[in-house]
Amino acid sequence: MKQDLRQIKQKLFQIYYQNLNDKQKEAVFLVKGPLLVIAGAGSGKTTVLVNRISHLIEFGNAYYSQKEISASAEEIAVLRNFCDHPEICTREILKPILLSFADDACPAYHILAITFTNKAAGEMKERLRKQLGDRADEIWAGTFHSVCVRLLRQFASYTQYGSNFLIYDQEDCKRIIAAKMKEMEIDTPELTAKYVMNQISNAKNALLSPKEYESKVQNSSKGKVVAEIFKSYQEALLDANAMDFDDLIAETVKLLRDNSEPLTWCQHKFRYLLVDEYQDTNRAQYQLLKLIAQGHGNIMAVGDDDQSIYKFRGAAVENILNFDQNFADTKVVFLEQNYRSTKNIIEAANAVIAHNETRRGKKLWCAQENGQKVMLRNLEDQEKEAIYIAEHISEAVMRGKHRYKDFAVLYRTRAQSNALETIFTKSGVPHRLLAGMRFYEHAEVKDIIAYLRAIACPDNLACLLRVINVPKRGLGETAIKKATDLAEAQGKSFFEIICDCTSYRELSRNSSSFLAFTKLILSLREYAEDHLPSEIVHEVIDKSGYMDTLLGDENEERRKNVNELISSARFYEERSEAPNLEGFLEEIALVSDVDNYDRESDAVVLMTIHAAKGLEFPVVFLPGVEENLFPSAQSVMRLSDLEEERRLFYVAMTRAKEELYISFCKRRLLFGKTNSNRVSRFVEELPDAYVDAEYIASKERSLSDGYYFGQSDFQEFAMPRFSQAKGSNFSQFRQKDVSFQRAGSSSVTAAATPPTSKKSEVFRPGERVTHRIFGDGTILSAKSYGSDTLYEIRFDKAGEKKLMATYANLQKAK
DNA sequence: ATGGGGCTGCTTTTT
DNA sequence: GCAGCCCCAT
Repeated sequence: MKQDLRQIKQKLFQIYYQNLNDKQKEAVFLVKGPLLVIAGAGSGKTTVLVNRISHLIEFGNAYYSQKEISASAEEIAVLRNFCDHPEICTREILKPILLSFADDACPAYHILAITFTNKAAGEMKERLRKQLGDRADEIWAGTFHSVCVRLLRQFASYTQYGSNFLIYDQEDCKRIIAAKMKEMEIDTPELTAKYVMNQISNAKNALLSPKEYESKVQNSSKGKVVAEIFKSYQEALLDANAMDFDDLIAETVKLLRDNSEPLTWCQHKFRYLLVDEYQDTNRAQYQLLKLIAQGHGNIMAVGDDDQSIYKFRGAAVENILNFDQNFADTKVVFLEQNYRSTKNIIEAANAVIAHNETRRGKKLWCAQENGQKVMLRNLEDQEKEAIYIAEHISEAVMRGKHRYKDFAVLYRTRAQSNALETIFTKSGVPHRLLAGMRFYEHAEVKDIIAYLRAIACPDNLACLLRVINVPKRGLGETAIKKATDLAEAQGKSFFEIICDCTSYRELSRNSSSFLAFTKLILSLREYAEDHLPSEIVHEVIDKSGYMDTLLGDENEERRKNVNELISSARFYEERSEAPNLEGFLEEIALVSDVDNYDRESDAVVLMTIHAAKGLEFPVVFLPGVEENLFPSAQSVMRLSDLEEERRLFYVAMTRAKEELYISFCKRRLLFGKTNSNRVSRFVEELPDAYVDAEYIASKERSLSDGYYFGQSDFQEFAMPRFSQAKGSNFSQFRQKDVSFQRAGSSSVTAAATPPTSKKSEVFRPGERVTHRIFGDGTILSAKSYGSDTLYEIRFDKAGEKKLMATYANLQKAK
C-alpha cells in the first residue's frame, strides 16, 4: 500500500510537470546531492532551472522522499482516479495535493543561483517572479561577480580590503600595468601589457598569489619579470582599495578557504546551489563552488561542453568534463531534445561537432520536420557577400515570409561587420550592430564615471589621475609626477598634497591649476551630498568644462553616450529606494553594457558569434566561413584551440531555427590586405545530405556593378537565387573549390565556371509566365534596358513585381 | 604641455 | 584599414 502511494505521488508529479519532457523532469526532481545537467542547444535549460528552483521552494525533495505518507483508502482512490485521468488534472487541482507531499521544502533565501551575465540573472528572476511571486526576490540570483562582491563587502573585515572597495575594469587594470612597466623600464618587446595582464589573470584564476606565482616561474626569465609586475600591480590595487574582476572571485575563495566563520555562514545560507553555463566557469569559480557545496553537496550545474567558447578568457572545459569526478555521487542528466531548430540544421550541427575529440558526447535530436537544407554559397568578395545577404533578406521580407528582425548575421570577428553595415545601409536594410563597443567603455562615459568615482572617493589615485587633465588644465605628466612623488615622500594622499600645493615649492608653477582642480572636486563633492546621481552627472559636465569637448557635429555620438549615461542614472534612481552616488557606481561597475538588444525593433541583427550565444533567430547567416578566418589562423596550430573554434561554429549553427545560410568568399580584404582563403574545414565536415551546395561561382551577375541600384529601387528588383540548385551537388562544389585553389588568385573567376545561363525567352504584355518563387503571373509591361528587359508582372499570389529578365528566369506558364 | 605624424599589429570578451 | 602608441616639434 505504501509502495503504491509512493508511485501515485510520483505519477501525480509527472502529470504536474507534463509540459516538461522526461529528462527535464528528472533534472527537476533530483534535488539532493550533486547533479550535472548536460543541456544541448535549445533544449530548454532555463525552463529546467526555473522549474527546479520553484520545485525546491514548494515541494523540496517530495518526489524521491521516503517520508511516510498517510492517506485514507478513500483519498487514495481519489488520487488513483487522478492518475488514470491526467486530462482532468489542472495545476490548480494538483498543487494542494502535491503540497501535502512536500518534504524539506527549501525557503527561497537558502537558494543560490549563479549565472554568467546580468541579463541571464535578470531573465531568470523575471520567470521566477511569475511562478513564485514576491518570494522570488529572496533567492540569491546573480553573476559570480555580483555574488562575490556581496560576500566580500559583508566579510571585508576578514580581508585586507575595506568594505567599500572599488572594482577596476580591464582598462583600468591595463593602464596600471602599463604604467608599472614603464616605471620598471621594461623594454622586452614580447612583454606587452596585454600579455602581462593575461598572465596575471591566469595566475589569479589558478589562485596563485604574486609570491606563489614567482616561485612557479623561477626558471623563466620572462616569468620572473611578470612576477615583479604582478607584485607591484597587486600592491597598487591594495593601496587604492580596489579589486579587478579576477580578484573578486579569488579573494572570495581565499576568504572562505582561510576563515571558518564566513565559510560556515555560506554553507548554512546556501543550502542549494545552481550554476548556469557551467562550461564557462574557471578554476577559481570551481573552487568557490566546491567550498560552498562542501557538506550538503547540493549543487546542480547546467551546461554544454560543446558550447564552451571562452577558453581564451580562462574558462576551463575540464570543469564540466570532470564534474562527476570532482563531486562524489554525481547524477548526470542529458537534455538532448532540441526544441529550436529543424532537423537538417540539427543533424548538420551534430555531424560537425562529432569531429571534436574532447567532449562528453551528446547527440541532439528533434521532433521537428526536416526543413530547408543548410544553404551554402560562394561569392567573390566580402562586398558581394554582403550584397547577397542584404538582397536575400530584402526579398524574403518583400515576400512577406519574414520580418527584418527574424534575421541575424553572425560573424567570427568584428572586422567583418564593416562591409556588412555599409551594404545594409546602402540598400536600406534596417539593421542594428550589436556590441560595437560596450557602452561603458566609451572614453566620454569612462571620463564622467571617473569624475563620479573621484567625487565618491577622492583618495583614489587612479580616478583622480584619469580626470585631472580632462579637459586640459595644463596639468601634464611632469606636474603629476612631482605631486605623486611628494605624496609618497610625505606619506600623504595625492589629493592632500595638491590641496596644499602652495606649501611645496616643486608645485608652485602649477599651483593655480591644481587649486582649480581641487576646488572643482570639493565643490562637486558638496553638491553630491544632496543631489541625485543624474543631477551630479549634469553638474560634472557643467562645472568641469567637459561640456566643451561635447559640442559640435562631430561629437554627436559622444553627446548621445553621455545622455545615455544620464538615462541609466535615472533608471537606477527609479528602481532604487534610496538612490545615491555610491549605489549608482556599484551598479554600473558590474554591468558592462546597457542591454541594448531590443527584440521588438524590426531590424536585422549583426553580431559576433560569441555575442549570439544563448540567442536564437529564425534565419541565420554565417558569412566568412573560410580557413584563416573561421577557424582563425591562430587557432589551427593547437588541437584544443581548433576544437574551440569548432564549438564556436556549432554554437553559430544552432542559433538558427528555420534557415541557415553559410557563405565564403574567393577574395577577402582583411587588415588592409586581400587574401584568398580556402573554404573552411568545418564546411567540409557538413554531410552532403543536409546541405544545399548551390554553387554559382562567378555567376554573380545579380551582384555585378550594373545591378546595384539605389535604396528604393533595390528591393524591387528581386530575383530567384536558388534556381540553379538542380544538378549542382556538394561534391561537385568541392572539386571546383580544389581547382580554384590550384589556379591561384589571378584566375579565380576563370576557374570557377558558372552554370551556363541560357538566354531567356522574350515575353509580351498579357502573356502568362511562371516564376520559381512568385508562381504564376501576367506580364504587364516589358521595357528594354540595354541588353536586358525589365518586366512588370502581376503575380497571382505575390502581387506586382518588377523583375529583370536575365535574373527572373521566367518560364511560359502551362 | 600638447598635438600631429609616423609606426605597429591585429580573434573572440558574459564580469 | 584603422586604432592606439610613441616620439618629436611646437
